[in-house]
Amino acid sequence: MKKEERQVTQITPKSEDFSRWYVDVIRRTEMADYAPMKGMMVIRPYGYAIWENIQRLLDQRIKNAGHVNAYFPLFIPESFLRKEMEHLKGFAPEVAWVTHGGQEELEERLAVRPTSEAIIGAMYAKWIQSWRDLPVLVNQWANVVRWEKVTRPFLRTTEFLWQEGHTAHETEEEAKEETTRILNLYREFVETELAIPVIAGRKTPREKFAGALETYAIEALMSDGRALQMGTSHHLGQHFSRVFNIRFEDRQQNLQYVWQTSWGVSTRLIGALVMSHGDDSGLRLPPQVAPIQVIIVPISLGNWKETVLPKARQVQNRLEQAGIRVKLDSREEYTPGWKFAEYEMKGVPVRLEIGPRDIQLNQVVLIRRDTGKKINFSLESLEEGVTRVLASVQKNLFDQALDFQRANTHDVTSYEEFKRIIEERRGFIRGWWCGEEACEEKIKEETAATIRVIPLEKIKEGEGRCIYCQKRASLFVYFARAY
RNA sequence: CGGGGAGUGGCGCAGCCUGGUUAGCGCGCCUGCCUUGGGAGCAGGAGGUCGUCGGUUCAAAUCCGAUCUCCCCGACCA
Repeated sequence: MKKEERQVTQITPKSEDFSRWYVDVIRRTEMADYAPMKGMMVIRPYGYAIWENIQRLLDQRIKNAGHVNAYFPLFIPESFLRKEMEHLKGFAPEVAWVTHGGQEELEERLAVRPTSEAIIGAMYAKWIQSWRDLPVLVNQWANVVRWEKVTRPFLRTTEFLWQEGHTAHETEEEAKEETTRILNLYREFVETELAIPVIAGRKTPREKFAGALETYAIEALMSDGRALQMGTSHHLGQHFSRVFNIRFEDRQQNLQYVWQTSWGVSTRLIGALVMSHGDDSGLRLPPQVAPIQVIIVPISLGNWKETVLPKARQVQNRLEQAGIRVKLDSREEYTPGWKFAEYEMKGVPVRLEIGPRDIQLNQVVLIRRDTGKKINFSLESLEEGVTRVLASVQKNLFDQALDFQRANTHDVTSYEEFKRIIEERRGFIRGWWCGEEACEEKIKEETAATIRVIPLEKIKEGEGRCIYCQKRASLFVYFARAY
């Protein structure tokens, strides 16, 4: 039975092989496909529609926070990247270079942007002269290229889509505030719209962005127990303003370097949606970002085209009027059962079935993707009812993911315990850390786990003993094996 | 980049070890009939220079070499 089912869905069960399950889901649902070049993928319409929803919702939040969008060039002169050495060192191994224009060799190679701090810094130097020009709060939606050695659809591809915010401020305080403001914006966005609970915190120096003073991140736990970085927010200090000479005259007529931040989230979020919420039947999309929120499947019996179909169209219209993304699948060449399975795989949050029986009873049958629960639903209160269920699915997906995260977060005091849990259960492991990079490094070597974040919220007061070296430690941190 | 595995119609695979008629199977696809409340059934049909390039051979999906791509495990990253 199980074998048959697999043959039908053609999705490897999650428990059998998580990686295959992940790729199967992405390909069967037509979110993405491999391109013929190494590490590259095509985001297909269904996947891109999710991205468009993410873009729309996040863009609104970014704008509400006072930012404006702009677009900077894809190419960055090598000399620009070389200005900030730490930045260059961090990205050099994965930069793609343009060396020729047509047949002509270029005098200076151009980097295909791995990120845009350098080119944006160069431009800000021209635009900023006075404290009155500050703050500069700019965001761009773009593609970037990083020549990664190991790739995975959505999680790590050679080219990916993202937004990158780049701000410049008068004071360090202000820049710091911006960094945490964006971190919170990201957290709220991911938890609200993607229904994925995250841990917000600071990165250790080892894990921080190349060129940043401090990096903050939100981390989520995927359903296989591995962590995924969902977004980052960097306090850049004056590293870039000093090398790009971004100066302004302050209120006391002193020449000062600006304080900067940068921050981004990428199409990786789509991978996170799959891995956080998906099950053996495929995707389970949060209604907020689902391309189709409600699928209507007419039950094709007898003279259904005269009876059922018009009713289904009415339902469709009413839901559209109510601002719900609804689709009616009236194709004759597929049976209702086939459609049920298909839209379950695609993660559509709510399915409405309408058949002759329902018309008699002035109802529809509503099935939730998150629970599989079936309810008969009066047509009287269709819009309010569906809206309520969509909200409930959104909340339930978050609650389920939060339960999972909590059930898979373990506090440890000894390294033995740490190793045992990372082997047997994975998940987040919390423990004291002395702050020494050596301990962090050793733990990584021996267990493949890294410090994901030093959480913003104090979890434990006082001090403890570093789980590795047993020295006094004041940092209570999150470890995990990460993607 | 190191170690391992794989590439055969759209998808999943068999065949390869031991070279030899016309390269099979399931799903999908097309046509017709019939069906339709959880991936229907029957009949007929289309579709493959076996990842690519080269070599060995009378003969290569099969043996050898190179190369590209994917997957898994490690070192680097959103």
